Amino acid sequence: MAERGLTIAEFRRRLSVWFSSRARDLPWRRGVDPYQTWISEVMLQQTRVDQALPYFERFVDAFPDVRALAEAELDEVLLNWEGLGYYGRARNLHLAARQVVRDHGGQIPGTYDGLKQLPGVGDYTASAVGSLAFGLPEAVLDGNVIRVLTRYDAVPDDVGRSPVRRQLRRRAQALLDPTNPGTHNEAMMEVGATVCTPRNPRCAECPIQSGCAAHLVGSQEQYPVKAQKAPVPEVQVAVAVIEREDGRLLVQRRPPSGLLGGLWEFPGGKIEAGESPAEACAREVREELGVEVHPIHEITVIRHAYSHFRIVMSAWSCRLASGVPATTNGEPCLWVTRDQLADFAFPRANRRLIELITQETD
DNA sequence: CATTCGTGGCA
DNA sequence: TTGCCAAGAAT
Repeated sequence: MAERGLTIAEFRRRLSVWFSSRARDLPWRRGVDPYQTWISEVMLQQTRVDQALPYFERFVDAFPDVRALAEAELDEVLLNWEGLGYYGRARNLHLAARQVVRDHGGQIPGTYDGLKQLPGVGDYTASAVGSLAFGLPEAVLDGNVIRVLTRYDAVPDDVGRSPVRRQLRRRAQALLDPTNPGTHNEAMMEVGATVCTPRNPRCAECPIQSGCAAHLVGSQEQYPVKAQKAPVPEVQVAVAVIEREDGRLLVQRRPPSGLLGGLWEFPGGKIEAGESPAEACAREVREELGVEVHPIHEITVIRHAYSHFRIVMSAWSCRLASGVPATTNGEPCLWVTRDQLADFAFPRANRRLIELITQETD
């Protein structure tokens, strides 16, 4: 492809000069620790820097190296991940850490293929960790780079399509500065995150503006082209806050995979058609724990959006009528004090409910 | 190739 | 209030 505006050498140079003065001071950039690079890249999957920042500090403090992470309990890892979302990332980090200790003597693999074999490490993360921590000449292709390149080349095709992704990856690889792949990759993502933003891009501050095909005709906000997503359905949910005579509350652990896998929660579930929230509450507790409860009063209603659906959660204060709760799915359930609720990883919607019931006298 | 998997910020 | 979307991976 013949280059417009900027030669590849000029592209690399302008990007490099810009990044040398505009790079944000981020904690995982202060040293070159493959472990920290790995943790940060996993945290940054589908997650903004501002949101990941406090989690990174806390996580590497709690688990300073691969061995510490490998020796930790999953519950402890999830507790440190609580609120960050996509909890499969935390489960995979934990699995991968044990794999690294068992199969690689505690050393993070320094090759693209070695990295990709770790659970939770895909094309992007293998390229990112490989280039940043080990200097491998692998171009990253994340949402930032896709946005920068589709604007730079005015790519009219749907970036969700595999052939388009492959072409973009080749383009990124051709532009990659082989003398400093890690810094080049970071610079590309930094441009996307701070200048070439989805809305209101700061083209006047862009180091590669003079080569940008979209900016030439003012169409930068039309890229990247994406197929529109289906609207998210809304689900009505009822949960039971069951309080025992001694004040302890009943919580259970979710199955180890799937939505919010491994997190703890108050029992409950979907409200079926024609069913009241209180009825659903009692039925779910009966099905999940084999006991009868009396819903006393509705504590609150919490609306919450997940990635592909949203819920309206009706929370009910309940009394145990009879029986000893035991889960029917083999996962543990526990009577815990209100203070102990801080020691278990809960989904966001549950945590908001906990904030309510622990600050009031109920 | 399409779907599943969180959360918070922003217009 | 709603929709969009952000340093993707697994299935």
